Amino acid sequence: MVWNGKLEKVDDNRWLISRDQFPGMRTDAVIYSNDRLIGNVLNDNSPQQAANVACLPGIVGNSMAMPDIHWGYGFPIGGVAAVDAYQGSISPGGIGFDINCGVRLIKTDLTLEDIDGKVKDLMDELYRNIPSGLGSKGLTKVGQKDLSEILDIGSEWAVENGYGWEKDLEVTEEGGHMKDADQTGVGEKSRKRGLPELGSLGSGNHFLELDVVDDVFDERTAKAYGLKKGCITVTVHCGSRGCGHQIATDYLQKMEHYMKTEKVDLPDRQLACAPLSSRLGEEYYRAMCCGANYAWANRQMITHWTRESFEKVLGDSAESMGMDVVYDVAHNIAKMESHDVEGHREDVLVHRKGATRAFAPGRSEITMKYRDYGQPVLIPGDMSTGTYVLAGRQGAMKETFGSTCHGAGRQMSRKTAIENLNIETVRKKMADQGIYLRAGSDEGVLEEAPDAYKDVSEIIEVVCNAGLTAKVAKLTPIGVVKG
DNA sequence: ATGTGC
Repeated sequence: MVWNGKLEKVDDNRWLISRDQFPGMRTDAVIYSNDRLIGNVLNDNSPQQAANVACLPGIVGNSMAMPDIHWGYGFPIGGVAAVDAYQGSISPGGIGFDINCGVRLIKTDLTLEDIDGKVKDLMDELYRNIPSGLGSKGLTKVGQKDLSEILDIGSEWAVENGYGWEKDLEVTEEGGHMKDADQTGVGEKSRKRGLPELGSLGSGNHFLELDVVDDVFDERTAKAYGLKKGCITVTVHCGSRGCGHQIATDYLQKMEHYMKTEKVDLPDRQLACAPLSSRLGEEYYRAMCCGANYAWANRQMITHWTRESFEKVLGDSAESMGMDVVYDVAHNIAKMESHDVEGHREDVLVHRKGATRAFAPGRSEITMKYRDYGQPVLIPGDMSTGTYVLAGRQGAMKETFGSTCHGAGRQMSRKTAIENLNIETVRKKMADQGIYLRAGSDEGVLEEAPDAYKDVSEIIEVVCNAGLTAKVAKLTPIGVVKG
């Protein structure tokens, strides 16, 4: 479906859907995009979803969408919406099915020369040690008691149990532990699905990527983040697996029912929400925090196995190879934060669905060693183009509740990609670019083919030109593990 | 995204 409403161009990076266009809009919707990308946006009618979000009870500031916007459940993917922490509503559709889907970057002090002739071994070892694919199960079995701790304290459980280093926690958003977690609202089914899957990558757009730091745009910040031109890095993209998916499913159902009984009038039932002050709203928020904690424990375990894989293939210790975590970001989550709204400080819940926190220098949430440089922001592109490292900027604090984009953004549906793209062509493109690909299925590769995505560089230009973030480094892939 | 389904 194509958007046929009114979209006003504000400037080279911003487009506006005015609140007077649809009844029920409480505020304007702003889409960050440029002349080239906006054509894609109009194709899937996702502007309508950005307009619908402006109807959310208690919304503060604009409904916003990042340049990687595309059609999602209720909210667009790439959507940002803040609601009043006391009067506002929380919506599972504004967070996404994969609660705390996110990206982690691990650096090394190794260069291409150090792994010469061993890239294939390294990728094969990573593929063996980190289960991936649909329905993949973790190699370590954890019990109900462990799961309870994981839902409560996230990454801290992983580090306490030997998966990684204490200092990994400082460079994970929230320290890898959402303090508001309460698992009384996490259903039996979520626990049952989560138990065997812990420590696995999953499928879809989830991946593990071996990269080389190819470009450094900001030497000073790159140095603070531990990144040097020519160094090898590992990027991990995954989430909360069936555990978070089930939490989202359970509460969407409960909230759809709530909307009917309370007669809440919204333009799309997929916008189902509940007041933060209601029992249901609070229960979902606290259960969502548990899903987020699960995802952080998951990425922390994968970090541990990544280090072990390097140790085995290269015969050196992870410490001496300098395998520190650079940062870990969540891009499907809602967070309680305080922001300046029309000149005064306000407590808000910021929904980021396919959007990344991008706090500017100085914010207390940023770990001390990065505070003067801005929060690291990790933006993966498609499997052939690699990952950008950005830093949060003041524009994000002023306009987007400290948020930016999360990736390249699809330009083709999964179905369209499978039907129209050719597996041999995709594999050849990867090989020609010198990228070793280990994937579980041809269908998975087709769904995630480079042509199914927008050009991530173009997305990055928009968020940087708009002043939300600044470029720090570009990582180019040499190996990819796909689910 | 997902034991791809009310």
